Amino acid sequence: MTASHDPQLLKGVLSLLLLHLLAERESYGYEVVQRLQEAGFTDVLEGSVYPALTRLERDGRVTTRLVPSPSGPARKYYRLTPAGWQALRAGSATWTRHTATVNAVLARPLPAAPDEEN
Amino acid sequence: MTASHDPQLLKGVLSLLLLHLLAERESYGYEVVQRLQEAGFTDVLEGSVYPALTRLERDGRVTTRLVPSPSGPARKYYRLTPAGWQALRAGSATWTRHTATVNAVLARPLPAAPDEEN
DNA sequence: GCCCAGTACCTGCCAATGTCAAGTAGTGGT
DNA sequence: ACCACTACTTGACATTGGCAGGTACTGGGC
Repeated sequence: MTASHDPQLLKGVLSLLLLHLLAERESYGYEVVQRLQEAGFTDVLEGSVYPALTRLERDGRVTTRLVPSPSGPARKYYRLTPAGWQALRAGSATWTRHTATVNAVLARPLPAAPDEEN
Repeated sequence: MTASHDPQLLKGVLSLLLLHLLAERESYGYEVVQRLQEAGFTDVLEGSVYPALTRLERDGRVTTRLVPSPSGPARKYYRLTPAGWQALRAGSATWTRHTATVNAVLARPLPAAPDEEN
């Protein structure tokens, strides 16, 4: 069971995850994808990450610099701006509130399901 | 700062919430919207809920029946099918895994932010 | 010398789904 | 008559993730 993630659940969280990873340390797109996969987001692909990074840059949450690579094309390193740090804090808070609200609903008791002993 | 929910965070969770609410008891769209708002999803509007309910019906997770209302047009009551109960269980499990994975990343230590005492 | 694999980035088209706004209708009060 | 509340529906729109493909640089095998 690869515990495949519902793609929709990633929405809105991906940028938050990227902010956290880049807050841990400056990184480049290709590496960020690998770090996400190691973290358990096994099906996150480049086609989702690069546009998301571009959006973060467009919104002033990260800055970039190019660094030549010893094993391929130049790497574009992303680093948080102060606005990025703030967005990370705000996003984390929103995420915490949101999950708490959802969990509160999901924790409510249910009547017995119709006997479909799964 | 109405602490408004990032709209994107609702994606993929709304249908799960609807399944839970309808598992608690049969309900109709207008009432479901109110129940969601009471639960803390203050900015969930009819325009999001009705299409979501329609999708659930299309996917065979709920069935509907019309009941005349004493105070307006007929109400369309939604009730979970066995497939709906199963989707609720599966969705809850996916949600739990997903939040755990996200939280594991967000819990990782960060270096100090550049001194921008906000 | 050539091709291929790995590294690294970008982009376009598509699908899913929430938001906003508006419309249709039934009921009852003034 | 008009208006407010109940109740459902729909359409245009924006965001964002998935997928597929394309560009380009490095180094190794043949």
